[in-house]
Amino acid sequence: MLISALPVIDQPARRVGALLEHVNRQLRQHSVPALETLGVRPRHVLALTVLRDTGGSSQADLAGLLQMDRTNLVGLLNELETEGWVERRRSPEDRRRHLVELTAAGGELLSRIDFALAAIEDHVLSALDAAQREQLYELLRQAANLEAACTESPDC
Amino acid sequence: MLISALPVIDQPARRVGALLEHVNRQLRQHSVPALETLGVRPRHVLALTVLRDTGGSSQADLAGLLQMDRTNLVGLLNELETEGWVERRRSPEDRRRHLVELTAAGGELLSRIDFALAAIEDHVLSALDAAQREQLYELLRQAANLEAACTESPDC
DNA sequence: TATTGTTATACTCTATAACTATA
DNA sequence: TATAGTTATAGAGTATAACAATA
Repeated sequence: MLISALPVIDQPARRVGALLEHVNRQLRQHSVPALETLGVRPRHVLALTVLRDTGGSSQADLAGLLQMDRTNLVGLLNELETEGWVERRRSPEDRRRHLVELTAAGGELLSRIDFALAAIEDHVLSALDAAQREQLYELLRQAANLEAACTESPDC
Repeated sequence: MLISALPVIDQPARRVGALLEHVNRQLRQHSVPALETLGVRPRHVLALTVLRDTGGSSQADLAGLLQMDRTNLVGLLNELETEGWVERRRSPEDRRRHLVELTAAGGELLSRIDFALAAIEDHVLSALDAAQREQLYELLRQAANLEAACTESPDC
């Protein structure tokens, strides 16, 4: 299986990295000001979304899902907790752990965020029709591979 | 055309923003160490690539294409110029402008970068087959809309 | 001894204001 | 007056080391 790992010289694979970065940046530039009016930054949105999808998580697990350092998550959660959007409480089973959960107010905020971001995506991705956007979503979801943790090799 | 701009409540559009961020971050985490062995960071790669594709550009135009502030481009170009990968020279027509061009050494470096990044994409996007990757590339290219500048409204 | 949350700290990336030289 | 390049600087995001509490 060595050959499949070698790039084909005649027809080089077209890298998606630069494009991914470009579209992501464009989306961010439009989203940040809109999110600012709601009192949040992109990182907050990701954290709230994961907490809704998982129904609550420890800080270490949450940091893993967000792909961010657990030390930086502390301040982020402080901000969310101050605003009353999340709650921290000690785990009864393991008193080292903080169980973080979305509050009702946090859920309502997230709905407003979803609404605002959907409108922005509609604008930024206007070059794609509905079917293409659905296709893009499916490809990215499959590529992200969120369910299956990379267990094959240690450096994954 | 107002209706098409409204989100459908019953079947909410599935946002690609979070997925885009996730895959982009995963790609970055693998790329940065590989690029470090070649002496560059992601920003350098984007700049070198644009300079190759455009055949040279002024700093202001380059900043626009890279979607970065022109003030931050100065230091980036200083690094690239010190290593001999790009050249700056005054424009004869407009002596305010610096024409930036890729050198032969810069082109060779970019080839090595392309090779390394292709291998990394091959690994990170292993959940997608060749046809799907091609599809993803085309969708992102269309979404990026690099050729057509957004001229409809002033806030684009 | 290892893990969870925490603090302090440094380093990178990004954004803003002000300067110069040219137009 | 406006634009291109530059500098200085402040803010946000990120990564590392060390500590207390708990397992």
